[in-house]
Amino acid sequence: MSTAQPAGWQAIQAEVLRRVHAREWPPGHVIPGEIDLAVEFGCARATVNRALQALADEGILERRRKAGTRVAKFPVGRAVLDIPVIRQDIKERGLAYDYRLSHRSVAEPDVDLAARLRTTKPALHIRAVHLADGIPFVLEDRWINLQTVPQAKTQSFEDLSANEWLLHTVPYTKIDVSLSAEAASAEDAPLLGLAPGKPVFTIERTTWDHVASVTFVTLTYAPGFALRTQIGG
Amino acid sequence: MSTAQPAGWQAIQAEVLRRVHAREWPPGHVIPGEIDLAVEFGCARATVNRALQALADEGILERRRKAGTRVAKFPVGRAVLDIPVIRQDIKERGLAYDYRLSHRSVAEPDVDLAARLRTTKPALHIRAVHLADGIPFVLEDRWINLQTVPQAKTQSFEDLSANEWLLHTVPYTKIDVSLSAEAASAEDAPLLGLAPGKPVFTIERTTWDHVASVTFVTLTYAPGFALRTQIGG
DNA sequence: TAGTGGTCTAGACCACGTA
DNA sequence: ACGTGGTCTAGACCACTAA
Repeated sequence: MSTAQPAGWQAIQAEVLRRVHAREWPPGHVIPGEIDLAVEFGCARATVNRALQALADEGILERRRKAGTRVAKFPVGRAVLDIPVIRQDIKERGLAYDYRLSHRSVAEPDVDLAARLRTTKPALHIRAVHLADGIPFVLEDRWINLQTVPQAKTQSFEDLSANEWLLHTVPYTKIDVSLSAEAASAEDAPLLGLAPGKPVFTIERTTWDHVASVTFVTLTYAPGFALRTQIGG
Repeated sequence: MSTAQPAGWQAIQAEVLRRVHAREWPPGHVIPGEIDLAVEFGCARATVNRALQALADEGILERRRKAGTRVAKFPVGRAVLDIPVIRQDIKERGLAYDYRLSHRSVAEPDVDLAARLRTTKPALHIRAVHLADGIPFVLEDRWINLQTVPQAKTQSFEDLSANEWLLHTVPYTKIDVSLSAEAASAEDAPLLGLAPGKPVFTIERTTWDHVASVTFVTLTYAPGFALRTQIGG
C-alpha cells in the first residue's frame, strides 16, 4: 500500500465518514446502534464508541441517549483556529522576528475598558510593534490588570514582549476572543505604514483567571494578513 | 453543593487543569505517568488516559511515548469557530431572516478562480444577499463547479439559498477557510449600504469532495460583524 | 420503563521514540 | 532495550430520555 491504512477506531471512523459522505446515511438519518456496529465491524463496543464520539465532537453526528445516533442535519463546520505566540507565528512563516516597545504607562481605564477588565483601578498600558523581516506585522495594544498581575509593574517589556511574559508568568483559565475588520485608527495607521481608515484585521482578547481579568489586548494586523484553517480533511 | 461537581474522567481533567493553572505543574514540567496518576486518583489507567488525552487535544498538554506527558511550554490557544448556516445564524440572533438572489449566470472562471476551483470549464455564478430584519447582513458571492455539481444547473436559487441547497445536496469532505479584512468593492458596497473602501469582514471558503472542488464562496459581512469565541472556560 | 449512549474497570498487547 | 502512551477487549453499571 502506498497510502497508510488507518486501523482500529480510526478505521471505523473513516468507514462511518465514508457512508455519511456517500449519502448512504443522509443528513438526519439514524445510524445503527453501537452494539450493531460493533458486531458488523467485529470489535468491542468501546471501540465503536470512541469512533462515533470523535465524529460527534466534530459536529458530524448527533448523539442522544435512547434516541440513538443520527447524522447531523446541518453539518456545522467546526474550524479550529490556533492562536499562536506572535514570535512563533512569524518564525514559522520563515521571517525574522523583531519587537519594539512604543509605549508604557500606568493609567486609569476609560469606561469601555473598565467594563472589559471589570476594574476602575489604574492598569498598565503597553503598546508595541512586532516586526517580520523588519516590516510591521502586528500592533499589540495591551492593558494589564495590576490588581491581578502586580508583578507587571516591575517589568519593562523592552526586550520581552508582554505577550510572552504573561504566557509564562500568569495563570489563566479562559480567553474571550473576537475577530473583526476595522478601519485603521489615526494612531495605528502610521505604525503599520498605511493611511488611516484602511481595513485591518483585528483580534481582541480578554484573558481571565477564573473571575478576575488578567489582560485585554487588541492585535491589529498589517494588510494582507489572513487567518487560514481547514474543516475536515 | 450549588455547583455541579464533575465526576469520573472529567474530575481528573479538572484536577490536572487546576495544578497546571496553579503552576504546581509549570509549563514544560513533566507530569507523573498514567499509572502513577491512576494510583493517586484511585481509578483505572484508561480513565486517566481519557482525561489527559482530552487536555492534549486542547493543546494544554503534550504527550509523547516514552518521553511522557508535559505541560505545553506555549499553551497555544485553540479557538473553535462554528461556521453555521447563515439563516440559522441570523435566527439565533433573534432577527428575521430574508434572502434575495441578485445574480445568476454561467461563466468561464478567470485565472484566479480557475486556480481555486482547479477547472477552466464554465461554472455557475451566484450572487445573493442575506438580510436580518430587512437589513443586509452578508453578501454571498459563489461559484459552483458544474463538473462536480451538474444538478445545480436546474436550480434557480431564488427561494432556497445556494448555501443551504449545497449543504443538503452535495457531499463534501473538506473545506478550506480564510478569514480576512478587506475593503468593500465598488460592486459590493452599495448592496451593504456603505461607501466603497470601507472595511468589511470577509470569509472565503473552498469546499472539496476528495480532490474535486465543489464550490468557492466569498462571504462579505456588514460592518459591525465580529466572530466571537472562547478558549478554555 | 426500556433502550440507548456514557463511562469505568482490569488486563493485555502494541507502537513509538528516547536513551 | 525498555518505558511510556495508544489502543483494544469483555463485561458491567449508570444516566438520560423517548415512548
